[in-house]
Amino acid sequence: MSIRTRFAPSPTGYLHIGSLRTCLYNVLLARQQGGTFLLRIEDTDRERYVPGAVESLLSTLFRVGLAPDEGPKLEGGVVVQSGDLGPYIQSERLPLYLEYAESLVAQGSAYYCFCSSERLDSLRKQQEIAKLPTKYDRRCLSLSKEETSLRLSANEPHVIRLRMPDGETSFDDAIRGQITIQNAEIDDQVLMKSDGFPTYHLAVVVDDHLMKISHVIRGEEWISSTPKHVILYRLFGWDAPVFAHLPLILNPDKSKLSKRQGDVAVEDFLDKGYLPEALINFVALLGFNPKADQELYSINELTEAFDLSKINKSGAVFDTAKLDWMNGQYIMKKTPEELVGLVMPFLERAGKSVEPMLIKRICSVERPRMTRLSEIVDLVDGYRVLPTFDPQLLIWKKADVNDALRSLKGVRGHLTSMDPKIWEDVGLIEASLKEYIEANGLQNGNVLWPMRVALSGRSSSPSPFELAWALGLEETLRRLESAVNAISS
RNA sequence: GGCCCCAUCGUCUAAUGGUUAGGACACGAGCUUUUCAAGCUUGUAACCCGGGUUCGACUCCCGGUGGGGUCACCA
Repeated sequence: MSIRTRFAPSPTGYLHIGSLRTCLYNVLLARQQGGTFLLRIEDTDRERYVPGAVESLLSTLFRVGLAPDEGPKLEGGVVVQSGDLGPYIQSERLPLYLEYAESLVAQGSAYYCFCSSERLDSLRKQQEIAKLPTKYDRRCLSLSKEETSLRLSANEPHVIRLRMPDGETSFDDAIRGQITIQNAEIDDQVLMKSDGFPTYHLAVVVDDHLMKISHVIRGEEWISSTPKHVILYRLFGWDAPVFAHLPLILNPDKSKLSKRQGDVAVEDFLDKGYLPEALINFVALLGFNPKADQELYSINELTEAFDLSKINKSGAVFDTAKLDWMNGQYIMKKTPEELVGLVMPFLERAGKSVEPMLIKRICSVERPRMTRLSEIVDLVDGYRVLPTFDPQLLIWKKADVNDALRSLKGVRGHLTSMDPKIWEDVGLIEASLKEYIEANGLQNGNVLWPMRVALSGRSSSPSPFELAWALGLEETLRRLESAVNAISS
């Protein structure tokens, strides 16, 4: 039997970080087993319809490298669908759900219900006051066939409800083992809503079956709904897929990760300059760890190591400090050229146009201490315009004003006298300056500290050689000059 | 509240009856160094509690406690 997994989000306008992990695990399993990963859009709630949400979802999935093998994709900004088992957008499959719901009615496993939401609400309130379980009282179950068809033909608003069978229902979760629940605990679920749309419970079962899904990997919040789905599979006479319920991703206070307590949208993280591979790596390790002593995994390594049975059962707090570290690791692994490409969109968005050569040099010099790509926006400023700083900063801790002045002038003189060719390579600049220091019996710190401050205006920065290289001869001399002036006055 | 799930350093986790309970992030110290970052070395820090089972429990069982999820014509 071939493995088919699916990611089935509702289009909310952004991709939740938890959904990213769910999606990832589905992709990993499918790829590892040579199966198919498909995407299905669960847009059966018309009230939550968000224009453009599907497009945005597809583009995000593409950006993080999790585009589906089958289902909707973006072509030239337009949503198209590929695959033989479509459509893959539930709102385009409405007649299908009705048909299956009616077949359940025909076999006596479901029934029409005409109760208004007002009645349902007040029923619920009464039950709450009486401290009873809030369940539908099955009033419409006892309607006669005649009355039902009469009210149906009068176009009275109605839903189709599942008639929950007696007994108990179990399923074998790939992560948690067997889970059993008494059917009496479960309400008579609405299958078809009065607006003609199916509920999640009906749609997910019908579609997973029709789309030949072998593994349903989804969040833990679905555990309590799974028995409903298992019952539907049984009623339809279908084999249920393997279920795997992932532990929740948590806020620092251990509640389910939510918007209120920080960013949860993958798009937000991307916009802040997190790399897709870092996000994937990080999220993959929330609840799963293939080896004891490795933190950095490429998606291929993850694919190879993925194992449903190794997934944790308990929730994992989303710790951005570790994400930052990981992102820095991935940035360090980029070549300066790659980094330029990644950083450009951030500069464009900030409305900053910078000469390509300068960007490349900044990237190459600042890379070791960047944790997010967006930092480039502020970084660039310091190279274009010297930040204002206290001239006292120019004086090294083991030296005085005169030392600083001497050093600055000395460096300026030396650089002016050098073959401009050294500016092609940081190494040459460094070698040349160190030679100068050595030849004149000077101390590194005494020369290099004032130089750093003169070039960066900061007390911590890349090395003065890198600074000079990035700035270029002309700007370097200009900054040395202005430092000399600042300190002499 | 009913039902369901879960429980190792602050956080992410390893360990599948016998380890000085390991690694990573964060934090502290040191080395390196012209600063910062990186890197290397290193320190602080955990088995929720109580009963069993066993020669022996972080590991298995039961109970408690704690946390979470879910109880819609939302997914």
